[in-house]
Amino acid sequence: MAERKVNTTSTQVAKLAGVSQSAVSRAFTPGASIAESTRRKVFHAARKLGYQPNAIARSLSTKRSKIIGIVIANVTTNPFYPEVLDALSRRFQQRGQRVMLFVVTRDQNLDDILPQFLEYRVDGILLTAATLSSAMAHECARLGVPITLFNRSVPDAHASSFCCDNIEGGRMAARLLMESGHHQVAFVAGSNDTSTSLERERGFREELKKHGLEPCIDMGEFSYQGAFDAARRLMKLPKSPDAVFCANDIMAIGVLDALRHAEQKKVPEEVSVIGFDDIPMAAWPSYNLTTIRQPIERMIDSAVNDLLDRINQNTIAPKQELVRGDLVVRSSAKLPSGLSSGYVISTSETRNV
Amino acid sequence: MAERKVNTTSTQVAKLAGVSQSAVSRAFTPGASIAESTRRKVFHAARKLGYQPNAIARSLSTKRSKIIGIVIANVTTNPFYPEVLDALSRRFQQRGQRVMLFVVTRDQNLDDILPQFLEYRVDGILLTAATLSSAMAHECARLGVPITLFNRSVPDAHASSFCCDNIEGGRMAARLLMESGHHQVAFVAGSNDTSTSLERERGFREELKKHGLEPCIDMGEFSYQGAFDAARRLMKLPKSPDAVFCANDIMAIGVLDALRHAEQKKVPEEVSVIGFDDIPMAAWPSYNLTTIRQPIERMIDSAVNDLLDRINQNTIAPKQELVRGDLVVRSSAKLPSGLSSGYVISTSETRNV
DNA sequence: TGCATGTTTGCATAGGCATTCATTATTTTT
DNA sequence: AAAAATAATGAATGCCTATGCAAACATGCA
Repeated sequence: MAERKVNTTSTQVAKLAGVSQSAVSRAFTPGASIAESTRRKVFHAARKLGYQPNAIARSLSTKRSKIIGIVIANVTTNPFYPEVLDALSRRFQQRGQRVMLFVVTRDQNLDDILPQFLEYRVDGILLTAATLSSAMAHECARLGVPITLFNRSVPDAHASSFCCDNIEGGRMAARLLMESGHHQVAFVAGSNDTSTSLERERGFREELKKHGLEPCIDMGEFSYQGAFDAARRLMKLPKSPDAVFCANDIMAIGVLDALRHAEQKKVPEEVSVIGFDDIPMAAWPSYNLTTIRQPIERMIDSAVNDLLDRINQNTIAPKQELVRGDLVVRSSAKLPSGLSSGYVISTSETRNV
Repeated sequence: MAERKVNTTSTQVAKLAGVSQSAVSRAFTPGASIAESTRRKVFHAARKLGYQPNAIARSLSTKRSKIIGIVIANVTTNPFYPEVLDALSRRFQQRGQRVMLFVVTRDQNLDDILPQFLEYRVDGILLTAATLSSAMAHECARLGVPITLFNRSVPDAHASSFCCDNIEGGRMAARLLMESGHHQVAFVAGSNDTSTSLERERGFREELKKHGLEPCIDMGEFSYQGAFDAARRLMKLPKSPDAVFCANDIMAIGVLDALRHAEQKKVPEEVSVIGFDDIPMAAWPSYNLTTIRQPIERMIDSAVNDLLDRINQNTIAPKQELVRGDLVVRSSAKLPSGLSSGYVISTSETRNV
């Protein structure tokens, strides 16, 4: 084991500056009671010695690590999540928090991960596309570490949750398809243990029912390839669908490719396709995907604010928030009369549940 | 500011178990000198109190944080980097290291970021798609914090670097295009301050020169849209190219889309397109991109091993390693006779420079 | 039984910073 | 100019764990 070189300490800076160690500490603490002149002396000495305050020692002393634990899944399979990670990282950075990251698979159990966060005394935990066991939720609550879920509904009153209004999203997709006169519709699900997929399906179903229709369902495993295969199965059905709604964009793209390249179907003339998320790729000319946009920035803002608020004031109760998505009309689904591609039907609003 | 609830400490566990605090510490330290019977007593008491060792205090005491700082850029614009992040995160996790993450933009200056890592006394730093000022490299060397660059060549003897052999990759692309009889070739660059783009261009140029050709160059800014626009400009040239090599896959895909959807060109019949990276999308039926594969897993393995080795033994000198890529032949580029789609020309090997 | 090894154990301290408390310097008030 | 209030300072202590050291204990062997 190599010896780590010794870093300059506040005491050494103090000696050089001719002040006490306390003064050095105060010089680096915004709002501390210290004369401007001594602060300058301290900074001067600090610079000379290449002093970096030791955040580890500070954390031990203040009992705040200024670290947020983030768990993220699907980062390689769904371009939506890199967007989320990017936005999260920036927000926390802006707010003076560091990020400790775990990349997991969708089905990975977090009960081994979260304790590692707890060992490092993270100030809060944000879970993306990952679910929380209620035992862990309790444990974190007991230790006073707030948890916020992003894009998963909450299993427990101990955590906050920020989601897109998936049910309404499903309804919007169904409405569009009904208005443009489809008769045989399908839903490509992600997986049956994921609230996003289940809720989108539910809203979709509900709305179709009003028109006396029932979707046929296939499973796309939240992946391009899974959806590609699902589309091929769907087209082999006796009554093959004239519209497919997918639980997310990456699957919608898989379906589109399957329809065009493996099934020789014209989209949207023969089959309409709708996705969910509005990832950047959805706007690419090859796809031009009609989809439900999740307002990432707004959702992230809310989630980050909530988590930081609860860190700073532990009396704040966790909350569940639903954010409405927007229907982004492009050209992968037949247009109802009166609607043109490029139109965004914005119903964005936020509501508490 | 909310009071953080007090966690159980080793002293409390000690009291309950009827041993000293040292014993508790030893019980949680693999390889420490402690009787199995007392270890059991300790674990029992620890479990009863819900004790989590405090990694912050441990870090302060051992002067090792077990944290690796990772900086990653392009995470939303290039699917290659989510793959890299995923692989990195898993590797470090396996090796018992946590990851502190910063997501940055390509041009963001790291001189504000790295000091934050240093404050937290990270054990090592890994930079992906980001460049390092030589001042910072020195600072880290002074403090004994090893740095490893991934996919950027090293500006300084103080850091290690792990790259794909970009020059050879460029040559491979050129060779393929020459063998299949192209006469007017173009290169879509990423940016002129990035070693990857410059080196790929250089190898491409070198090999073309042997055939008396010179590529015309345009700039795609490492993005889908940038490359889309570049392709349109290229096709407007008096001598429009019959082959385009792109500095990465996401740009190749942008070029493909531009050619097919905006320029009505057949690919590969009228124009061949070659990318670099072999991101998952490259294999999608819509694109079927011929490309140079970067062997991510192998590169990451080497990079992680190197960094951890240098952390554990600070006498090890930083090294620069080049890993050969493989030419993955699909159908976005005309095939030379004797070669069929699906073929992978593997020249993979690693060499030190 | 007695001595030499080897193993366990606890005490005491270090690690770097923040913070309380008591003290001193400075400013404001009258 | 004195009194009162405020600001700035340093000494001492706490945060929690790891570890060097010496003492206590256990084991093997003669």
